[in-house]
Amino acid sequence: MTDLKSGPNPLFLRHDQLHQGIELLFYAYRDFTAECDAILATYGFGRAHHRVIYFVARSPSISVAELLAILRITKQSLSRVLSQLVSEGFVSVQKAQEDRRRRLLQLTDKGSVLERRLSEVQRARIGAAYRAAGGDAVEGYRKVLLGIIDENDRRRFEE
Amino acid sequence: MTDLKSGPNPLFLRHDQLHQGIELLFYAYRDFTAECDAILATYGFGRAHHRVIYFVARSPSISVAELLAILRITKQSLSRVLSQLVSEGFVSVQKAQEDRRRRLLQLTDKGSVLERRLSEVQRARIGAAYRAAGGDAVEGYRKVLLGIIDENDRRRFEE
DNA sequence: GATTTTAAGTCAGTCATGTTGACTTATATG
DNA sequence: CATATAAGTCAACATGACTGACTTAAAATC
Repeated sequence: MTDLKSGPNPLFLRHDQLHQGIELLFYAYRDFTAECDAILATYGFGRAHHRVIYFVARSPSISVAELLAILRITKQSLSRVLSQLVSEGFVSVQKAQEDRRRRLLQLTDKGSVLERRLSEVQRARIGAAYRAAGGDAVEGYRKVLLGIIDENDRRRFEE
Repeated sequence: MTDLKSGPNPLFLRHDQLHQGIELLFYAYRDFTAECDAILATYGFGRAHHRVIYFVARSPSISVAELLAILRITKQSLSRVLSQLVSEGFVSVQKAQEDRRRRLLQLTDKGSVLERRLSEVQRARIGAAYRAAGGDAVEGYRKVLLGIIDENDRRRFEE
């Protein structure tokens, strides 16, 4: 039962194959975040600040509710990091014209500088991994991670 | 400058391609851990307990120092969760015969039950993603994540 | 126009998990 | 015997998550 032959595309996945995939995700996430954590610490920020900065950069004028849906945290949790970022001049807020209840978030120039610094580090790491692995591997990486993500959030990656 | 054609294995990686890869990792990690977090909460445990249980299961008789090297946390951080797991009977400790300073960790039967429950959830998720993506994609997933991991830790994945 | 719903913010308290620093104990090694 | 190593401990602190209760302002609905 344990020594089934594993072809190139096995229908039956052995536990140790799956555990390898689990561990790769753990180690990769650990190392992917570590460099930025060190940079953020020099600003008195943490990983939570990075996530806000990152997603505001990707979607300028994102609303608070949209950001909460991405991060899957409570508004009280977001509030602490967001109000820090706003009061220290990394993020600016303006009311939406159509619906003046909504607050739209942008990076300030200062915020953009930090975002670029952080993103350059992460692009360098993932870029090196992409180049070393090759284009087909990148496609596989995308397919598998997309399959891990909750179904409702996969549409974020349709182009 | 922005509309370079992207072949199947582009040497030049556009920022938005890299950002997609970054976001896939973020969402996948977020969703990969969420289910287990909910199970762990019913035991009064958190993600840190899971990591200990997981890696002790993979390497029975792992030492405290080896576990610290994997988790990249301080011994004081590990101490809290590990001593909880030991006092509640999920992990057992015994001195190494050759070097009686080293403490070797094992799962108890109770610990193994929990480990299997958690790993089944994660194997199901990654297994479904693997099957949906196909064998070549899995190979790509592995290659890219391996490239993201710090060089010194890549040897963990040599067989 | 009054009521209800929605978007966001706030206050207060708690918990999990990480950190640093200082120190102890037991054991192995030079 | 002296030193180095593996592990544990005590204390204090930071970060980032949580729940619950409440407020404010604006939009939507009855």
